[in-house]
Amino acid sequence: MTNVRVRFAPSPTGYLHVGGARTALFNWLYARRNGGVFVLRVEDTDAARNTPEAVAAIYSGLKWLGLDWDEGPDCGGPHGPYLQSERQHLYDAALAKLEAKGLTYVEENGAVRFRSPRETVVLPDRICGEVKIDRSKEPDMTIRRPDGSYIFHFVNVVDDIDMRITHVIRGEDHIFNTGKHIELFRALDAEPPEYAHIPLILNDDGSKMSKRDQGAAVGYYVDNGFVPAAVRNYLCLLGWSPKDDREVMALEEIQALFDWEHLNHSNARFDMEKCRWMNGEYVKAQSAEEFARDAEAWLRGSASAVDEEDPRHGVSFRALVRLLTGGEPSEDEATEVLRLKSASPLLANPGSGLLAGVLGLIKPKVRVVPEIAEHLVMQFDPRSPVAMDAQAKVMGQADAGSRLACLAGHFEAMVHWNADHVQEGVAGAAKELGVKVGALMFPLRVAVTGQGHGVDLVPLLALLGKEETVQRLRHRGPLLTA
RNA sequence: GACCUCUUCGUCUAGCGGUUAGGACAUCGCCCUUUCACGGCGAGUGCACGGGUUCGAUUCCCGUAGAGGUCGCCA
Repeated sequence: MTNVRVRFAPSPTGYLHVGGARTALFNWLYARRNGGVFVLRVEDTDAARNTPEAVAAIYSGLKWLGLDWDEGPDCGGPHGPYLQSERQHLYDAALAKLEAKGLTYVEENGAVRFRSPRETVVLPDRICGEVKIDRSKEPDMTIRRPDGSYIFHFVNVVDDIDMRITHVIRGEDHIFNTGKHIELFRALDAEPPEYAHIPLILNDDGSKMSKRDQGAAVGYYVDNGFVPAAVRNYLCLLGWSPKDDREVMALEEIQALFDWEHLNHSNARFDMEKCRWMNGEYVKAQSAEEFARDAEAWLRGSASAVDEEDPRHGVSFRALVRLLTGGEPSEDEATEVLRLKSASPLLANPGSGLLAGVLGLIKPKVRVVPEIAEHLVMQFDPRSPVAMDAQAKVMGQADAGSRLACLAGHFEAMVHWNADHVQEGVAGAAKELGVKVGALMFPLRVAVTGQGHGVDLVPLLALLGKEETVQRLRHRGPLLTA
């Protein structure tokens, strides 16, 4: 197979669908695997929907996923232009060729139709096998509208011929169109390319993924701070398999194995839980700096998206983000910032390294960046309420009140404050009380954070500082055991 | 409705005539642990159904059912 040339040919609808993204990914993988060329062609024949923003969404989505193209509207190439809206002359020429052969006729209103041979088209599909498409009873397809604009089937084929496309890898929803397309290839004296119709990606309930569904657009993953390589990796696993137990795979590994044999034949449901798990695997592999960069970007963007209904965007959260990132608070946030500062010695004088410290603590706990919001509010807003179940558990313990008071006393007596000193304080209290250190940890956690779960406790206390820790203990301890 | 494709745990998948049907996500349990996690170990749940072919079918063939797709002067 020499000179493999594949293409991704989206129409600009304003967003990049994950199904489309996976189609692009598979085309890209096939090209890269075979030393071929990956062409991006924008099918913007529908003038109403064709906006620069919609085209930009395609570029940014593909780039975010790490896909690059060798020929395309932005970078040009030997078979351009790559915007269908600029290729009218080529379509006119191709139409003239069909007209010359007597293969077209004009409707009363001016629409042009292609005279179908009305035969059964045999499609040798690399994935579906030999598919027979009976075209004998189908009406002639329209190839040009009365206003002179051309129909998808026609421009698609003319472009594939002109751009020397050798393999068409596209969604299975196109399989019937291929009958029409092969007719056109033949009418234009061109050899049809090889076809591979890949199964579709469905929602978790088996329905078709549409724009409205969460996660249907690549933008969703961008906005929610997903790691591009993780989403890409997960997408590869939908309809493709290395045929062994590998799942977390480098792109190079996937590329090296990418061939028809490894492609599935059945539709796959998108499992957001597993996608998030996959993202978590990539987060674990990230450096603290990489994670902090993604997290901070998300925090800044998220704090701008005011939505009081969503606790992630409530005013407390936004104020907290302003404090930590140094962003400019709005009026209501500024008030909240003052409240936070008066409630928290730590936040009253946040050090420059506080955000990095906070994110370092949270990183091991999250699979996807937005999960940091919950941790942020729960652990770093001293006013956050005590979780009922955690409180019940603490109250069930004997002497919880005096133990917490004892802990506070030992902490207060510390001259210096770091993780080792926190350990020392807890150990001292444990010794005095005659209990194991482990018996103190849970009540301590609940008293300080109000939660039964959260980030690693000792480093958290070290980060919070002595004053904040003691204040929370003194304040919340009695409430817990009253 | 017609036509096309598909059918292994809830989900993604391995399996290409003989396997205790493997892995992953999710769920549950245990262990590890100074807390929370991570991690480790383990459990449960699956070959859609009915016929063939065969010494033997998850695997091959034919039906049935189910799911998805397509039937545009959208792409």
